[in-house]
Parts: sequence; structure tokens; C-alpha cells
Amino acid sequence: MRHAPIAVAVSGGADSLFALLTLAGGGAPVFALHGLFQPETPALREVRLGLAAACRTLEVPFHAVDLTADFRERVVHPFVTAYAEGRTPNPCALCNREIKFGLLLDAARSLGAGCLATGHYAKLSPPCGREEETEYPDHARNFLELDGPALLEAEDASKDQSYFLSLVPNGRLQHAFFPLSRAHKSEVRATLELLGVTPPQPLESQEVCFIAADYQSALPELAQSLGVGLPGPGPMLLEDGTEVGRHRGLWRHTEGSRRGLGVAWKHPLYVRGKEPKSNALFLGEKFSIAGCVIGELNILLDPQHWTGPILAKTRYRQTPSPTIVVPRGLDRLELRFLEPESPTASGQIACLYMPVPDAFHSDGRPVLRVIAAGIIESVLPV
RNA sequence: AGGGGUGUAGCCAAGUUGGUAAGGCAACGGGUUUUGGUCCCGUCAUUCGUGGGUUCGAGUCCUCCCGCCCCUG
Repeated sequence: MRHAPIAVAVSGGADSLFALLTLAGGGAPVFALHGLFQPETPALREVRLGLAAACRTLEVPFHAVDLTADFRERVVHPFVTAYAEGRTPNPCALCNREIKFGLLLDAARSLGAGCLATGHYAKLSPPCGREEETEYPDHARNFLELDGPALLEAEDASKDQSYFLSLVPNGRLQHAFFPLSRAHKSEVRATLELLGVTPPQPLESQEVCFIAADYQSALPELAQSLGVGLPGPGPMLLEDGTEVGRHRGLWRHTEGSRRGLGVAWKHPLYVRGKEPKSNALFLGEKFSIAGCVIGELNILLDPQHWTGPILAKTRYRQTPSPTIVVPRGLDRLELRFLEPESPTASGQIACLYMPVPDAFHSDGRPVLRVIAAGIIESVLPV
């Protein structure tokens, strides 16, 4: 039986190139798909041409699709709007939902692909277009078969990106494929080196891809180009109401942050909260939060199966920690952390995990499955 | 005007019986990192309001002047 080809999303970086090489070497029909997310600069043009050249060498068809307008509308605009309204957005999570596994996946399928592979470090069980894996015991398989495919943490814990993928709906994950699920970063580098392949974009993608430097210096211009107004300077207040200075815009600060306040105090001052209405920034000592309320939910496993311990992650680099989940109406969840967590902000992503029974990574830690995620609307004080 | 106090880096602030300038904050730089943030590391006073003096040696003692604060009139 003839399988539909697999499209491989190639950004120009090492990880997606490794994904392409892995699949192209596997004998299955593949083609490369390069999404243009931003207006093409000379540097981006170099990346695109480099990818096209690499694909010619590999004898893999290469396609490029222009998604700049959609990216601007669905990722950049909400990003700017969120800051303007006092939230702290997570554009990467939105991009995965809207663009990579939204429009780019659509493009892949309209080009005849059955699946879209990307260079993300995450795991799907079963992977798109493949049989269920047999590496786990029965308990695990029974759990993984519920509402599949199951989105799992990657083998390489330090690179796991399931958090950023957690807003992608089930129906979309069915067509996703992550060749790097078991790869380690060092392996990716070594393989590329061995094959003598140099990624057209040598630097790791980090920070916000559509912002060259830091967001603070780029946001005013972005906002202006999108016609979004950013609030201006306002007071910085201690909790007793003492004004200790002026901030240059609430969007420059986020809850829990310390740096950039410019206020010399007896101890470090942290942002305890913002009040868009009065344009005030509240400062105080370092603090923790007891939980949060999330909306815009993406339920990946029916809550009737949420019978085991649930772990939550409210930021990318955080060990998932035990949480009680309480429904709040029909479309919200309240997370109550068993232990206080460091602060997070509205607009950020909370991702919920459950350990897969009897399933462990090679380093012994349990395999975690993403069961739901949502966007943080408010945080609960300790 | 009189009495008391005080003056150490951008801010706060230690500096012991004089011995050759702690620490915190901020800032800047770097590290970790496909969001923001946290965190970690590094850099940051040849000089202690100013001018003299005592001393082998003074931020630390004496003294002049200057500034600021408080109290009394």
C-alpha cells in the first residue's frame, strides 16, 4: 500500500534539518516545506535558498509557502495586543496552534502530505501514520490509547517542548509527527556534522523569532505598525502606597520580574502586579502564588480519565509540579498548586500533565502526557 | 541666632581600641533558554563633603569652612 508523503517543516535550523534527514533516509516519500513567517530579509532569503539547495542535494522536493500575513494577524497582532492590555503573551505556543499546526499543516495536506513533521522535541503516541508503539507495557498502552494521539514529553528532558505544543488540538496532533522524540541535542549536532550538513540558519532559535533584539525595544514599532496603542509611563508603588518611581509602560514589566525597575531598595524589588486601569505598577518582595485560573482550554484527554496525579507547568523551564484541578464553569479550570509556585502572568500558558502508568524514560523519570492546557487569566495569591 | 545630629560609590549602608574602604539595591556584561520572568556568574569608591593638622600610618583623632536634618527661639 502506498503511503501519503510526509511533509517536513524546515526552518533552517539544526533540529528541523535533522528531522528531514532522518525521514529522508528512512525510505518513505517526503518533501520539505518552508513557511515564510516574516517579510523576507536578505538573511531570510539566504536561509530559504540554502534550504532549497540542501533539498536538491538530498533529492527531496522543496516547497515554500508565504504565511507572513497570517503570521502577522494570528501571532504578532495578539502578541502586541496582549502587552498593550497588560498581559504577558506566549507567542510560540500560539504560533504552534495557529501557524505551524494550523496553516502550515493545511498547506502540507493540500500538497498531498498525510503528516507534517517538525523539529520539535516532543513525542506522539501513536505517531502520525504509524502503528502504535510497543515499547510500553499494557497499562501504559491502555492509557495512551485514550483520546489519542497522546502528546508526551520528549526523551531529552532538557529540550522537551511539549509545553509549547500544548495548545494544539487533538485533531491537529493526529497529523503531526516529531522525529526528534527520542533524540538528544548532542545527537542532532553530531549527526549533522557527520553528514557534513550545515544548517542555513546556524544559530538556535531563541527569544521571539519575529523580534531581532529584545521585545522592549521592538514593541513600540510593532505596535505602531499594527495600529495598537501602548500605554505610557505611570507610577511604581509599594504595597503601602508609597511611590518609589515611574515606570515607562506597564508592558515593559511582568509579574514576578525583578530586573529593569531601576529602583534601589534595601532588598530586591519584584513586580507584584499591574493595574492597567490606573496604569500603576505594584512592587514588593519576592512572592509565590497558590494557583491560577486558565481559559481558552485545549483538552487533550477527557477529564473523566484524570484519575491519577496531575502535574502543572506554568513556564517552559519548570519541573511539572503537583496540582489540584477544579472546574470553574464550563470553560475554565482552576489550578491549585500543592506547593506555592514562583509567579506567572496572565497570558502565559499552563500545561497539565499526567504520568503514564508504568512508562519511564531511559533516565528513569516517568513519561508525562499532556492532558490539557490553557491560557492563564488570573493568578491566585498565596 | 542658640543647642543637638549628620555628610562613605547612582541609592541604602557597615566600618571595631587609628593600620591601609563589608554588604545590600540599582546599573552594566555574561551564562542557562524556541515566550515573558525567575535563577547563576562577573564588573562597579586609589577613595570616605572640603582645606589644614597630629601620626610611621586616619574614613576613623584635632581643627576650619561648606551642605543637610532636628529642636529651641
